[in-house]
Amino acid sequence: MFSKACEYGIKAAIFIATKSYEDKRVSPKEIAEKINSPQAFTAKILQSLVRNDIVSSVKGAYGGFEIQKDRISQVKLAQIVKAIDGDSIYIGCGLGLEKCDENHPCPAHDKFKIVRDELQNMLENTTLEELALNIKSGSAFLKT
Amino acid sequence: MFSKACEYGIKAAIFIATKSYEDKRVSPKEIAEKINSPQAFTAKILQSLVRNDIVSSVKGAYGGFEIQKDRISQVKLAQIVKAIDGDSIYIGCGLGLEKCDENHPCPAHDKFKIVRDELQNMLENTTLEELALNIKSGSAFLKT
DNA sequence: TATAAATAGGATAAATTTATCCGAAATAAA
DNA sequence: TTTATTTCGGATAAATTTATCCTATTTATA
Ligand code: FES
Ligand code: FES
Repeated sequence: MFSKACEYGIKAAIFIATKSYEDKRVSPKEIAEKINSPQAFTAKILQSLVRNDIVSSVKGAYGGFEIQKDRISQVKLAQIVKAIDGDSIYIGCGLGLEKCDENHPCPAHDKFKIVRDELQNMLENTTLEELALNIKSGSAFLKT
Repeated sequence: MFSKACEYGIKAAIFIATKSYEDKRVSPKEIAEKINSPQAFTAKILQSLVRNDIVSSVKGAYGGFEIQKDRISQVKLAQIVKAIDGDSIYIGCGLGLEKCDENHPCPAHDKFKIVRDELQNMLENTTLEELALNIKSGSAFLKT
């Protein structure tokens, strides 16, 4: 469904959010440990989350990654996916035609559209906040 | 969503079905032209469709790929996807946890599950027949 | 039986994604 | 101001996916 990069990005953002509730910044090292991902690769993905204003970073000693507390409920899963995987999942054709076009549809267009619209809807209506709360409450996990 | 190989496989199967209605066998060359795919790679994918009993092949002169007419309505999109991409799309975790497990869910499990189940449902209830008919009727396309 | 036509399949190459490494730049604290 | 710490970003490598090439095998027909 999503690329590895995107999976790491989502999980990293969720972990950063849980820590930000406690006013703590986190390093790529700690993030990679907690979400079970390769550290250097994760650091790269964090950079693109920063460039896309999904998380913020503070350089230097005592720095790290964080998310402003009042932003956690504003960030949608869709933003993270779009930042990392682009929007092909939304506008691309399920069978690989140049683009998904009602006027020149692939044979599975109507079927795909329903599923894809639901996916898009889900991503746009799911906030980092609710995902992070699932972690904080102990009812969901970021690894294994 | 699907791999390139899977997209090609689905489109190839649809094209073979349309030709099989006219009792015609088709070559990888013709298939690749009609679905706009690399020929040799498409030939490889056709081999796995044959191994998975989705299409049948006839070697030698006047041979080619075909689907028994009465099987076209039996073949589900799900079989093709499973043959080529495996079942990770059905049983895998959307955030990349080892496996999707109600008892050890990722923070997005409940949200993903809804979309994934709908995708699975769609794939299992969509037949090659209806897709091929969309092509025959001219209301859908396999390339550009 | 010989020939031509067609799929099967192994070996290899190109492209993309995933992953690692290392030095540069920034920053807080001593 | 110096030092230690930390993110940034470019270069590179490994792994996977996508794509190509060539030969073997099969089969219908002449
Ligand atoms: S044209 Fe293929 S999904 Fe819309
Ligand atoms: S555990 Fe992640 S989708 Fe089910």
